[in-house]
Amino acid sequence: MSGQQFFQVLNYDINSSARTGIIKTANGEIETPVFMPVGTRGTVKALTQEMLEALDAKIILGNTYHLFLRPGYELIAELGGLHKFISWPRAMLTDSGGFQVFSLGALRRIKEEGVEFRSHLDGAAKFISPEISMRIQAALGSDIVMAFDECTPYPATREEAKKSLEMTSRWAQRSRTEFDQLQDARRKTDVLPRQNLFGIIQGSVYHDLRQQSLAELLEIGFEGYAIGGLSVGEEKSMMYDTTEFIAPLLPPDKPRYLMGVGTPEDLIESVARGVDMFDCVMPTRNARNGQVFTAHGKLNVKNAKYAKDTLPLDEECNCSVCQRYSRAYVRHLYLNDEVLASILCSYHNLAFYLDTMRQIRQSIALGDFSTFRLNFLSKFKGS
RNA sequence: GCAGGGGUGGUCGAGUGGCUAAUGGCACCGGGCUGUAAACCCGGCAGACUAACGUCUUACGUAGGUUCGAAUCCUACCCCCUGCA
Repeated sequence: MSGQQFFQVLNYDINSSARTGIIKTANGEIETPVFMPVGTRGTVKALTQEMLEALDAKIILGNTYHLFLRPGYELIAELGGLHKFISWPRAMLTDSGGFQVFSLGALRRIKEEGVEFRSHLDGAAKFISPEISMRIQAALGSDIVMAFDECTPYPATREEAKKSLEMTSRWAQRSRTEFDQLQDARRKTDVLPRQNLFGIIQGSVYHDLRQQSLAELLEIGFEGYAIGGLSVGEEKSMMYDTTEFIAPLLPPDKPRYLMGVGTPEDLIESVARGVDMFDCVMPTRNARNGQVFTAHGKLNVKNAKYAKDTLPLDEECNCSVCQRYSRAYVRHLYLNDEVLASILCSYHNLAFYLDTMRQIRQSIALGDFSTFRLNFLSKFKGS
């Protein structure tokens, strides 16, 4: 283990559980709270790595399941790992495939040993276990590795949620064991940088089950802790409630990651509840579908009312897209299925998300996060 | 000029006596998207009235006709395409 701390808290907010911090990885430092753009298949859809650097993204995601199917982790390892393969010199986090256990529904079968998937690409049978997920993620060489979990569907009865969380705990232990062995092997090479393993808390919306899940993960010990199984269809109030309950119970000296969240409001509300890290497909997926985020709320740039609108996507945004292009032009691009439409909106939406996170960090550091929170939300919703 | 074929809603194109305000595609309009099976999915799309079930009006080149009933059958006319002169 290298001498420097993986994570360090820098500032605490007085009025909430919000805090700023810094994560140090072999591929750069990450200021938290952070939003991590999702690049499932080794690309943040519609954007180049140059654009992500221009946006000042410090860490992006990749997905074990997708890269396992194509191009295969042996190939990526042979080409020098995921960073080198996609030419991304900054940090990367890889999801374990646990979300696909949830999202692929009928295409998978869950067993204690692991999960049998039928590839959504060609129907071929594939198997992922905690051990296999760890091996794949070691081959990919991501800076943050996620334990293999079962993202519990919603709704789940107490019994279902308990059974699911307990399997996730057993899988977490197996992930830890396999991960540690792989790290020993990496250390001997003296070339491959150290990776970090995060455990994932499940337990659906049941407080005591969340607590049980956390306790079992703490017993194992991880470099960071993620809250999984939220934003999967439950009421927003339940998501906030669950986060509010469990986040403050996580170790204060480890990063807290709320998986798959969320809307701009979700980010702020969850930061206030103590979360340090987020990822979500929303800014990029919605961008490709014509929805952009602005300081005054969501806007569907495909709407007819923007046909002659010469304003930028967001009047208050300083991103290079908003400095140059009009809503009318972007709308025209969408109506003609031009790829540039997706590029411009994806760029802007990530600029909006990353800028919002910068403002969050700054306001926490300056001690006026509560004011920022109120102002942002009233403006964002008041449109 | 003769012989065939054809004219359907923004568009392309089904339908060939009642179940047709008219399948479907596209276009257009709107909504949704939260660890990406997603540049995707859902809904609307003649007009008027109604909170709504719904009611009424106008519609399948034009004008007539047959029929209880026509986009569908008949007659005339207009226009388009193909072949032959």
